[in-house]
Amino acid sequence: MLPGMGVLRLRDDQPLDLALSLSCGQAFRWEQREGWWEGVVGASLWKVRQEGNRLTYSGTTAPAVRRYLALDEDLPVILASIDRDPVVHRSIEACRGLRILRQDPWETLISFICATNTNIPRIRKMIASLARCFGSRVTGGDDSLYSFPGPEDLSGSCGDLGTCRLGYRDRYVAGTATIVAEYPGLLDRITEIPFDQARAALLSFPGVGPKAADCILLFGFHRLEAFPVDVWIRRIMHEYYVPPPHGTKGSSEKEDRRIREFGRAHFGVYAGYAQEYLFCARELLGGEGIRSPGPRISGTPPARR
DNA sequence: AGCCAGGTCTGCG
DNA sequence: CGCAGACATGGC
Repeated sequence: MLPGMGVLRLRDDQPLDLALSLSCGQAFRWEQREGWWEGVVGASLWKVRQEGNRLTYSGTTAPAVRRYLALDEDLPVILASIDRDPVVHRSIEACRGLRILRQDPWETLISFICATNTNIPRIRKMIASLARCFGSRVTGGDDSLYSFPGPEDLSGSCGDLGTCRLGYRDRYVAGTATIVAEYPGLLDRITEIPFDQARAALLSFPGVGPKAADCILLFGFHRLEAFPVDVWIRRIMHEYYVPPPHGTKGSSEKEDRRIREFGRAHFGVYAGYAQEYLFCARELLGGEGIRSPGPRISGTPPARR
């Protein structure tokens, strides 16, 4: 065994799907390389791999892994709690072991500002670009790895976010970073206040709307009652839970609030887990109006002019 | 090529 | 309020 490497035994009654948890779109900095999942957490490079109920890691400690992966949380109890209809039931069967991570609030805040109106592959690139341009070199990896930059590193005056190709989101990132840099402890306070107040506080940041706020609450503050409504969840909910209003486009903020409140009422205090299982099973659930990626057409490369 | 993406903000009526 | 457009960029 290499130095700095540890092994952690998962309890048989506490399932984990490491790969799914790291790749489902709640975190953007994990990559699978040579059988290991590698990601920068805080100031160091973590490597993690799962073989059955055996978790091997380096660059961190067992308590830190347990905390990050929320292994202290009773997943079967949570899944039993949200298992209230056949649709979410299918999602649970497909994605069992998916856990909501405990990620850094600041990094999650910026990540989901970047996550608006784009796709997951590009979000990953934007976050990687921010780290490369403004982060610090990370211990334990090669010199291409960087920690996520702090608020001061991204605040307005330190500018030149333009090189990170964030599009119009760059001013939101800079604006939010400036506020957080100016009020140290602001995010810490958000962890302590009631859900609705925390949500309102997040909504006051530039670039954070209802959907981003709920993602940040769920993934960054581990507020499991948050129910983010994005384009996929809207489709799924309209398909299976709340019929879209007649005649309209069905994608207004009012409609999203309706869906969010339904989700919270229908799934209960762990609505966020239900949301994430539905999101991760979105292709499986694809029905009317849900465009699935579909099978790749192979063997007929497009004509090269 | 063109539609769409883990939406938000702004400026109207 | 509530709604329509704009918005930078790139994945597919």
